Order: sequence, then C-alpha cells, then structure tokens
Amino acid sequence: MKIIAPDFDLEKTLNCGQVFHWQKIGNAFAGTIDQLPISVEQHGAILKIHAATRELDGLKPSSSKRSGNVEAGRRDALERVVARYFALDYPLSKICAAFPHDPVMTAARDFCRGLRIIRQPRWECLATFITSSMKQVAHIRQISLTLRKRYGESKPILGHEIFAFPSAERIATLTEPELRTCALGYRAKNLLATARLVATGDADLEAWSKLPDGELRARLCELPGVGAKVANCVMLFAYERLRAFPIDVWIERTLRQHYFPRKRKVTAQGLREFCDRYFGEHGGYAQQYLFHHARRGRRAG
DNA sequence: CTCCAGGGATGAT
DNA sequence: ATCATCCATGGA
Repeated sequence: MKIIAPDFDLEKTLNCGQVFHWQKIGNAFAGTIDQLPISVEQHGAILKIHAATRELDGLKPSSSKRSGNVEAGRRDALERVVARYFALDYPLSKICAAFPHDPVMTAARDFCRGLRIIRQPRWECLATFITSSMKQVAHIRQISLTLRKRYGESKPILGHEIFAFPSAERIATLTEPELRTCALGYRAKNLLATARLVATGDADLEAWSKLPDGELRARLCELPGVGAKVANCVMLFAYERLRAFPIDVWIERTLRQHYFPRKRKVTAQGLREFCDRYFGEHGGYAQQYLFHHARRGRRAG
C-alpha cells in the first residue's frame, strides 16, 4: 500500500542515530515497528509499505466503521501504525521554523530537511540506549541485531528474515555471562538489571508517560545504566518529550566549538543551562539536527 | 598499531 | 559540586 508523507526523509530519519535496527534491502528499509515487520520505500512524498497480512490482524481495529471490509480495515490499521511511528502528524516545518536563527543551526536545518523524531517503543528504546554507552553507532546497530537474532521473535518480510526486539521479560531470564556473549561488555549487567526491574513491574515504563519531564527523568535515572544522557535520549525518542536535549561527545564538541569558541571554563552544567534556554521548546529536535549534521555533514562519501 | 565511541558508577578532591 | 578512573569492544 502507499501513504502520503510530506516533509519526510526516510533515509535521514532512519540513519540519523535515533534508531538502530532498520536494514537497507534494495531501495527499501526493512524492520519492525514494535512487533510488526514491514518494509518501507520512499518515492518523493509517497511511502510504499509492505507488511504480512497475518501480522496486520493483530493490530487494533480502526475506530472508523468500515462496514466489515476486512481488507480495508487492515490497510487502515497499517496506515495508522506507520504514520504514528514516523510521527507524520508533527508539524515539522513549524518546528524547524522555531529553531534559533544562527549560522550553525541554519546549516543543520538545511542538511537535515525531512528528518523526523520518531515514536519508538519504550522498552526497545531504553534497552538500546543502555547498550549505547561509549559505543559507535555502527556497533550499537550490531548489538541490537545480535540481541534480536538470539532472543527476539523471527518475522519474515520480502523473503528476508528480520527480528523483533526481545521483551524485558525475555532478557530478564538470561544470565550476565549469556548477555556478554552478545559483545555488550560491561553494559550487560546494566541491561540485565534494568530488564528485571521492567519485567517485575517495579519500573512501569508505560505509566511513567503521564509524569512531567523532571519526574520522568528522575525515574529513568534510577535505572541501572541510565544517566542524564541516556534518559534524555529515551525521553526524546520514546516519550515525545521534544524539549529533552541529550548531550553526547559529538554535541558537546559542536556546542563548545561553535557557541563557546575561545572560552575555557564552560562547565557541563553551564552547557546544560545554555541548551535549555537557547534551544527551548523543541530543543531535542534541534539537538538531533546538530548531531546528524556534525556526524554526517561533510564526510568523504 | 593507536585513538575513540550517542556514558555511567564510584570514589577522591 | 566538579574531576579521575575504570569499565569492554570494535570501527576507523
């Protein structure tokens, strides 16, 4: 099926470092939206979507009455799932127009046109970013793939086998030595401990969605392996908190270089306060644009 | 080979 | 409150 996706760049959205499991197959990207395996191919403002029919029947039925047309119901459900995941309902042009008007931000905005912050499943996003500490994007992708292949559910799409991210309950059944064989290193202990908290319900990721930003960040930071940076990533990518501003080594380098040139003695706390004040309501979006531009903006390839 | 990566926890100033 | 160190692993 096809859906219209204005102000959207699929490749930038999936390769900007916010999500780590989508695989390029020909001109399409294959992956899962939570448990649903799909492939997506972009042609201008049109997205061509493929999904297995039997998987669609597990989706919630449409609220609009379609007079018992099963096929139409499936298409409607699939369109809603895809549009929600890629956040096609967000007014991207307005968000970008509200960015600060400085040369650095303008260059990033031009480079990242069509990049959207997507709505990721909470546990999947949290678990992935726990494994991200001091890792390059390429290796985070490799860890995600290994976890999915070993402990996730297999889902065929377009003749390829892809895998859903394993549940917290599944991870919680493992031992630390088992997890370490997925090349997680010291992060295995944190992932396992957090999986157990989520599996038992002591950490209720869904209920936390009702908390204000400060309390949500505090709850996330109580989890093993989650500090301010990972918490802000999860808030931005899985809780729709567009103000959350993750500061990693790339962003810190960019900020110091372009916004505080020739100035020593800018503390981490000082940077934090500057980001909150200067980038404001959609700071997370601005951050992601700066991040992607800094990483991929002027590379050789 | 060396350097570094979407950091966090802990302990010492 | 800020700084130093350690933690595993692999890409560049």
